[in-house]
Amino acid sequence: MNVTPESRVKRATIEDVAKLAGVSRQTVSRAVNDKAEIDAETKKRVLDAARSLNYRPSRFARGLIRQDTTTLGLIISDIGNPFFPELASGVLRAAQARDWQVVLYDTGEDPEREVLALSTLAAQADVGAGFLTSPEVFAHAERLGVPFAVLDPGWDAGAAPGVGIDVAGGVRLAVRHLAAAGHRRIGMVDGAADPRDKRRTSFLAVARELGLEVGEDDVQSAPRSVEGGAEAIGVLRARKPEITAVFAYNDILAVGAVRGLKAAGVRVPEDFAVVGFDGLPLGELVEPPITSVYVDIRRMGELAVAAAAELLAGRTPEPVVLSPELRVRGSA
Amino acid sequence: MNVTPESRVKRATIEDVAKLAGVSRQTVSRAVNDKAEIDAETKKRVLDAARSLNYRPSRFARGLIRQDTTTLGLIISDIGNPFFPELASGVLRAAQARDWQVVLYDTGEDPEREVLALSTLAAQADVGAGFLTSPEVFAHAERLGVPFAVLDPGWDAGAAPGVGIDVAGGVRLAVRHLAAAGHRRIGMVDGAADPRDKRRTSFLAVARELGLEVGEDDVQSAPRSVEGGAEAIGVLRARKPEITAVFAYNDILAVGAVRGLKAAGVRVPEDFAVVGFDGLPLGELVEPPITSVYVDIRRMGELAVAAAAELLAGRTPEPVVLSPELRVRGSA
DNA sequence: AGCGCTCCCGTGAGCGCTCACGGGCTCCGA
DNA sequence: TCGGAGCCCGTGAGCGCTCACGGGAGCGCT
Repeated sequence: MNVTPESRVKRATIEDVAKLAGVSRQTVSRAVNDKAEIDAETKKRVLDAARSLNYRPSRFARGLIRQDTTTLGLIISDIGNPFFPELASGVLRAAQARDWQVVLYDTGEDPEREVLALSTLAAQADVGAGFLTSPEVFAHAERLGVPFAVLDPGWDAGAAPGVGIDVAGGVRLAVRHLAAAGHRRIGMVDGAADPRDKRRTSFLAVARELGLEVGEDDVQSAPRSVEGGAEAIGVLRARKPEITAVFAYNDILAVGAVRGLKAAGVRVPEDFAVVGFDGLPLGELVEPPITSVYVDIRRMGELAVAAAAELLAGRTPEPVVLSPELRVRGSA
Repeated sequence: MNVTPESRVKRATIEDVAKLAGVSRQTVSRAVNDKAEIDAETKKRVLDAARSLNYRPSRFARGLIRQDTTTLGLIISDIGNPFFPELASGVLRAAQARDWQVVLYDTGEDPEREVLALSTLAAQADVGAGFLTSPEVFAHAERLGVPFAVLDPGWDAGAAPGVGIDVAGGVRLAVRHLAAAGHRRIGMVDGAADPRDKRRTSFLAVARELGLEVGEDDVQSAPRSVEGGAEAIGVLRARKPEITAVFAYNDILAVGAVRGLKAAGVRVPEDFAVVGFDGLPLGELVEPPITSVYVDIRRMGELAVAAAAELLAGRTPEPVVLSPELRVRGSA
């Protein structure tokens, strides 16, 4: 599997240490795990032998016996997007509290890499959690037999365990806010790969529900980056000059949109309003600060670990859906 | 160790599957790892049995035999600081290329938690890399016998393997830039816990080298957060009104300093200049964009993995020191 | 018929460690 | 003198899996 098969110095075993110290395996074990029933002097001799051989007990052999260490595999889309460190922060905290290990997989939103990550995760971790682009990928997790807690699926998770976000509710807050400010033509800067994505479909549904005129061409897709957002807002305004506000898929795109607008000489929020999604701390640092649909992402991470723990215990975790709230800052 | 001892459903073994399918262990193994020498029908029957028992091979038993999977333990200080996701990004990429696993430890700059992380890392990973606050903590790693690549130690790493940053060179770029712009009284917003920290000591040394008047009270310590930076700049200016520019320990603090200045009605860079360190993408998004000492952090992550690979092979990695460059943006 | 081949499948051993034992030694009190 | 209690240490077994074998069944060939 290793692309570059590298030499790997073979490690000393407990037997090697025992031989060098002139004792039995068991005595070495006693010394290393400092248990009782060992003479202080013997212990010292064993420890010295261990050091000189650079001995470290094999985690595999040890794990085989005491099945205590738990490893959680966390799948994220892009660690470059501040959303995910925020999430990881919550996961890490909860994992540490339970004395769990966390192994990280970054898939770059690529379904193939998601499947790959899922496969190695299934082999290396006890349980998984994270973001999967489509129900098909999740099905693969089930096929592998790994317990997996799905996070904020843009798609309809159905009975899949995990923690969700009330996306429709959040989008409603955003669009209502824009409509209340008098905007009648509202567009969207979309960042989803899958057209079935909830943020997109919710936006369309909510806008129509509010009696706004909106169609597919009021939505402009973009890569989830600041540059993507800036470019998308340009394209969208060129196509639909009547638009006076946008709802962005996330805060990164919102920041990009604001930048694009400012660069084009458009004043925000006076001439054009922007609302983001996620409520990242980053949004407060830019000028103007981004009005956004806030979600407690850290808590989402903690809840993910809790759900994973339930799965591990063979239980079905209670479905959790986080309710977003609108944080009105400066951009709308 | 587990704070909350939770029930954990015990997993089916290869024996269970063999019994249910009416075959031997070996045949199950052949089916699961899809190897040759097995009848298609038998394979299907075994796989069905495996599925019905929810069988997944134990990574411990498997790892005991084929010693191929490598796990890297990555120790970072605070995933909430954008610097670390940036680094993790590089590590993850390099690790993925080698088919390594990455387990993540966040220590919050707490020496005790660093030692703790080091201990579990020693037990759970093959090799480590990351940030350690002091040489004393690194000594603990050596005592444990874990190969460890130290990243950008603020302290003098001496012969410790890893990848460093030419901090003094970077600081020189920053202070020279400020001095060239006419600033004669330059302060520092420090974020280091340890007073021996290189960024701090280099600042003092470089400033004096350039003939600037500078003392300990021109340095204001602060927690490494935006708020910390904002507060520190206030304290510093109250104490030393003659200061017209600051060098910040990192970009987060620089952003905070700029915010603090703007809130106080001070114009940046017209009335007061700020230079950061790290050159994070975040710095470009704020107003004005942060002039900063840029370091290729992603590359640092990749080099860390390379160093770890060398250590794993029993070799001594060549010392690497990254050379920063000044990125002049708007704040100075 | 007998040989050799292919196709399947099973058996022992062992990876490195810990757990449950068992056993020798010294010392002390009856 | 001897039993019983520590104290220290070693010996088998086994965790769950894979690797190197070995072997039976079925086939075609001479």
